[in-house]
Amino acid sequence: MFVEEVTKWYKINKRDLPWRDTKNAYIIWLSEIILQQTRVEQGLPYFHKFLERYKSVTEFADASEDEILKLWQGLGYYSRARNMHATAKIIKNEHNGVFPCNYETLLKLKGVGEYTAAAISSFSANEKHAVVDGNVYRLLSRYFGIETAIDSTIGKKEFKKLAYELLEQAEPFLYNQAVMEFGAIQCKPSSPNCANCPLRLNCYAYQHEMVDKLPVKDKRTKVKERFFNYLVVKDGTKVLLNKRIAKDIWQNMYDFPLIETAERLTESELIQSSHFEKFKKNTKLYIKSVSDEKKHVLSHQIIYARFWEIRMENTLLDEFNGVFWVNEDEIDQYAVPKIVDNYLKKF
DNA sequence: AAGCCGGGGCA
DNA sequence: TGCCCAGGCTT
Repeated sequence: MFVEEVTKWYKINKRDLPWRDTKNAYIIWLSEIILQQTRVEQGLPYFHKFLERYKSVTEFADASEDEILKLWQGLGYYSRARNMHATAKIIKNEHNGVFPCNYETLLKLKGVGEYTAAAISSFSANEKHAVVDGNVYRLLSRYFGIETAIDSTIGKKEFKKLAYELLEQAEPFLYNQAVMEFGAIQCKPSSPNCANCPLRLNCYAYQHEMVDKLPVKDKRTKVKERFFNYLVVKDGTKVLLNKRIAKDIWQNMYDFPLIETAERLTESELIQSSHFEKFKKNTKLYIKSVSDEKKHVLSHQIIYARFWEIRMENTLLDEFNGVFWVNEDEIDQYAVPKIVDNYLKKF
């Protein structure tokens, strides 16, 4: 009943999405990685950009990481781009450039977990593996009235088992697409369209007025505050850039030399701090301007950033590892995080 | 098992 | 504000 209704609804209501009319595992992989934790509308332009730039997994493998990150800029979760590059190289070198369709093989690839392996194998080869993503958790928990937390180990097992049982009676390609689309369009997180839902008579949550209580999630990410002071150092038309090599947010992307403090400092406190003393040692330095504090919210941290525009001669580069000069008109070739991009727009 | 990893849209 | 998005990796 459930499977039939969802599939029937899908055939009538599905969106026309470009990765649905192909069996090409490379194209499906591209779309699936882009869509991890990302709405279709947000990922769509990136999908087109990447597919146009890299027609095959071999072309993807031959690109530089800098170029891939630049193309990925603005989409977030940049480890996806780095992992894709590593995976593309493995497929070029160890799979003769042929993208695998097999679930077990896919699972071994970097950046491909159970969800993505199920998606690629079912969409490209109709393999019988159930997709269990945020849409599926929501739809199943509501329809079947499951109150187990979806972010617990036991919950993940329970939902996976149910998803595989449902798939047993279904056509993998069609049904996997259908459940996710149903969750995304009909059984939305907030204000789902229950009034017009073909499942409402048998939906546990709807019948028990629990739609807004399901699915249950018990971990909430705690947010850490960080205070960034970016030193935008100029010498003529040249600017200092910094490659972020540390194991931190925005790894392998670029920003400016950074003084990070655990607490919010006033401008004068920062100027008097040891960090700043170290930076201006043996140099002539003029602070041209200091920006307002910019607030940048990530899922797990809040960054308060100030941009210090500084003119400087005789910079001590070794005080900041990974720092190098670039011409102003070359900055746009480097992948930068959103907060830096916003600043550069007014540069 | 818990923490980490972006950015945007919505109520 | 808080929550969620076609999740996965590291500790």
